Amino acid sequence: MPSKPIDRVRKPRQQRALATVDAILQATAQIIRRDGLAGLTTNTVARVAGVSIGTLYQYFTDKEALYDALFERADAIFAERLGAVLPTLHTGPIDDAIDAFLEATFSVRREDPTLVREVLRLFRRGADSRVEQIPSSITRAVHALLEIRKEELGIHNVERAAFVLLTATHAVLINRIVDEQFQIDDIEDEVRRLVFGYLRLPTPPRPD
Amino acid sequence: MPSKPIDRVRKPRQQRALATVDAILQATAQIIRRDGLAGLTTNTVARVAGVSIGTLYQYFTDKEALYDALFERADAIFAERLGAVLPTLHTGPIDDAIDAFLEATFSVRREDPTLVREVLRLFRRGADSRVEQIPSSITRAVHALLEIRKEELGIHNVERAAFVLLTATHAVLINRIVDEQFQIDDIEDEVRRLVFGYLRLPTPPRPD
DNA sequence: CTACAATATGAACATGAACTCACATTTCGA
DNA sequence: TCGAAATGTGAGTTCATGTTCATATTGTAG
Repeated sequence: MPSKPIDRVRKPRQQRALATVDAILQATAQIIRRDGLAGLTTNTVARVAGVSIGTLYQYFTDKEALYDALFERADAIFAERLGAVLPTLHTGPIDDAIDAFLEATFSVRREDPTLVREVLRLFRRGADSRVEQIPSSITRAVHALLEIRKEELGIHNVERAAFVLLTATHAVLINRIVDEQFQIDDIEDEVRRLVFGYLRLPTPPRPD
Repeated sequence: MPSKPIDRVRKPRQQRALATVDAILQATAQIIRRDGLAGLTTNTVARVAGVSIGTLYQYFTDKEALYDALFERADAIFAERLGAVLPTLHTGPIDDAIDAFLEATFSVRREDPTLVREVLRLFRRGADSRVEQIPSSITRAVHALLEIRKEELGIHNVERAAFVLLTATHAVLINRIVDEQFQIDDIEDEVRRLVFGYLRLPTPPRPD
């Protein structure tokens, strides 16, 4: 059973249609990157993608479906990158585990920071029927790390520690994108200090 | 020279008008509190305030002027609360200074957290011609504290440290409002741990 | 080659929200 | 009391944007 059963949307079967869908998603990403979510309108997406508005609605039920697609892609990237690190966390020095984690986070963010910021903002939705949260894959990964090492780290409440670490880390990284007076490298160093400080560990020299 | 010279807006002279303006602002706050900024429409504000839409536009140039008023009020409260603490920071143990600061921050946030969150979000604006920042009064106060004690705290870059501390602290406080699985008290404790940890100080027992 | 399915089009429609304006009502000083 | 200033009204205008649909074009199987 597909997740969206009663869909009036068309599924691309020909190469041409696949290219169209890709163009639409590219345009969506580009617009979000440039103007943020506020600047995203379906008509603009269609124009930038070089297709008609009608075509857009052949493949996406509504505007939300547009950035939902970006969601899933972003979350998948996070999951993959962090998942690759996870197996190495069970053994070895705790510093290395944390650093591996942070490096994975940094690397994802460095690639397309503005888009990532906007997509992450989407995850945080306020008020009615909406949930404010950081993507499930990241949350799960951090939970896993803390759970494995909680005695060693002196953590009593894994949920809370994960919440604090994730929220603080991502907020600092996200906000620096706008506040461009700071260099990425410097901010990443600060995040390391913040994380290791919170965990009451000496901040190791930067790897790599 | 007033800050908004060419204003077609009316200034309330009679008691009746003052009450009207107040009702409008109350309604604005209430709606933001309940539905967030997205749910704020001028027509709704007028209806909730019990005045006509025309009346609203007698006293406010546009929608933005509505929440600008809330801005200034919120910023004034922050400034007052933090300003009261500032003079005590020059002397005495550094822990007390930081704690006084944190308590001031917490107290403001406890009063009307949802409204504060939404108002703070307004301060953070993305993209073109917009600036993402934390209210000037708070930023100034933190700068002041760090500047005074920077040798003692081993801080090299005051700007950066202030940025990290403010961003992280407020992000954790703001996000917990939605993620209601956590108690305010617990989250405040975590923020203290985060701040003292970042500054490489032992977290003192909670005051009061 | 032909017929049918897949794909593409964009004018038109529907909605909602910011804002205006010509007019009505209330207040208050002279 | 009376008139002008202050205040209040809400239907209507304007505009932007999400979405639909009748129709046209293109691809492909037989």
